Amino acid sequence: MQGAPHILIVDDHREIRDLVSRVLVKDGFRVSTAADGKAMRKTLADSRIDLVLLDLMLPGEDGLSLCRTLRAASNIPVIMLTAKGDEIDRVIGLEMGADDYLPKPFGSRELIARIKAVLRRTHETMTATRAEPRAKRYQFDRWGLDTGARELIRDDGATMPLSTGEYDLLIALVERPQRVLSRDQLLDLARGRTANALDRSIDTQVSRLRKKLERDPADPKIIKTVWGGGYMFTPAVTHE
Amino acid sequence: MQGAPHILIVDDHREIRDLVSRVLVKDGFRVSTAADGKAMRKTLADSRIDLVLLDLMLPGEDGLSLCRTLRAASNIPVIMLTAKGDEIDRVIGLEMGADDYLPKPFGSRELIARIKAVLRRTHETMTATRAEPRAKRYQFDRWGLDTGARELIRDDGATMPLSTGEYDLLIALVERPQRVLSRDQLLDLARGRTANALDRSIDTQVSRLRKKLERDPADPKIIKTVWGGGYMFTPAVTHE
DNA sequence: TGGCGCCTGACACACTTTGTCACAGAAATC
DNA sequence: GATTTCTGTGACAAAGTGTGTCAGGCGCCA
Repeated sequence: MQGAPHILIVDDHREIRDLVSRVLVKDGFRVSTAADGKAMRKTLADSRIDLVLLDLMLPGEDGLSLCRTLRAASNIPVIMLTAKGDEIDRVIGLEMGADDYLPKPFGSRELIARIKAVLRRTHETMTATRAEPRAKRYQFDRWGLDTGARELIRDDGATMPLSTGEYDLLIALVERPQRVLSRDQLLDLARGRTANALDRSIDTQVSRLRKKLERDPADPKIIKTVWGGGYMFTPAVTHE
Repeated sequence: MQGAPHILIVDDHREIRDLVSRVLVKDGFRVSTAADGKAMRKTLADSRIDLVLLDLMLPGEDGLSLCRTLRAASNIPVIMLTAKGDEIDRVIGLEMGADDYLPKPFGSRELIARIKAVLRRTHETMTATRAEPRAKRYQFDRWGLDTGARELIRDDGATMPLSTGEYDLLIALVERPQRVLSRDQLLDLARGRTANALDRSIDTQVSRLRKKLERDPADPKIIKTVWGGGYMFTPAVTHE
């Protein structure tokens, strides 16, 4: 994990989202919020989330089933929040795959302690496993990208050396083609950090990447600029 | 065993993990923790653990069955911890393969004495009998690695001599392909010690290994550098 | 259409991280 | 105990990354 851990709060009450958000931000975490399962999935797809705080009671899909599907698809740690008086037992939450369980109302100190404990626990073991679940191959334009070998290969067989930063940025783009990604999102996805006011590092990295990928870097076809919005990876990507 | 012994504490109570952890760290041990069987297995896969402190009562899989499976797969020594009032007898724990048995509450002096005794005991027998449970053969790129003979053989039949340090580092890498390993992890896995601030020994050793493994050491394909992250062993490894 | 302000591309430069070599102390071997 | 081999440290070179600057492009408004 680079930079501050990124926490996603999933709760249908705005007041709770704002309150918890303030507490976590004050403690140095990066925070995103979602009001329901749909928003949660969107944020998970668009950011590099380190931990999910999930309310048990949600309108539509409830927290338990969300937790289960989340667990099936990834191994992002989950802390379950439940309203006081819920009949649910800690055990049920943990059986659904939650890493911890916290009954409302809870103090901010306790919340933060639990988050740090879960992060510490999963970090020790996850650094390695999550990094590359399994090697994948992507194809786009005249390029092939091998995540196992960390290599970019042109269709004539020549390998194009990529620096770590260029590689990480390219992965972030290739995994989200035909979508506008803001500089914030790219920084989060590729570097795991947030931008400060005058951050131009993504621009520089895009420029370097274009110089290696594009036939004519002055007229980019692969990574297009969305004026005022960010960048978009335009080619069709065939996966695996 | 090189460096300070690395102890893994497996207990579902955070307070106990933290308390025991502090005691052991203060006595010079290196410590990792896990809250359940799943976390335990991951840590065992990612670190070189010398001894496991295992709570008998765990949610999900209980300590006894964990101990049994642990024993089936490796010969890492285990000390069982049981809550006061447990009906279980020392004998049962030992029958499951534990090396010692310690009822809660226990004093820190007693805990440390037992750990040292078990380590001393198993160290003697392990060095005497066999270091490796069984010989394995790995294949990657154009190389074959025989852990029985501690030999690296190129596909044209020539053997490449490796020093002990190079061999240990290579094993650590080969057993975790396509995963980014930090210098800390590699130092732990290959040398059994932790890094101090300006430790560059892994870099040097990687450089030496590349000079022997890579076709072109200046453009490494097998051991790749992850800038700001560590190293990654990229080739597909066929085991045995 | 021209002017203005903001956004982006490109590049140089400072700074951090990594590669490599020489060397000295440690360890192994004889 | 002497010699050889191995390993970690320091030093310097090389590579990677982010910031600042300047030039040019884009949208907006008159």
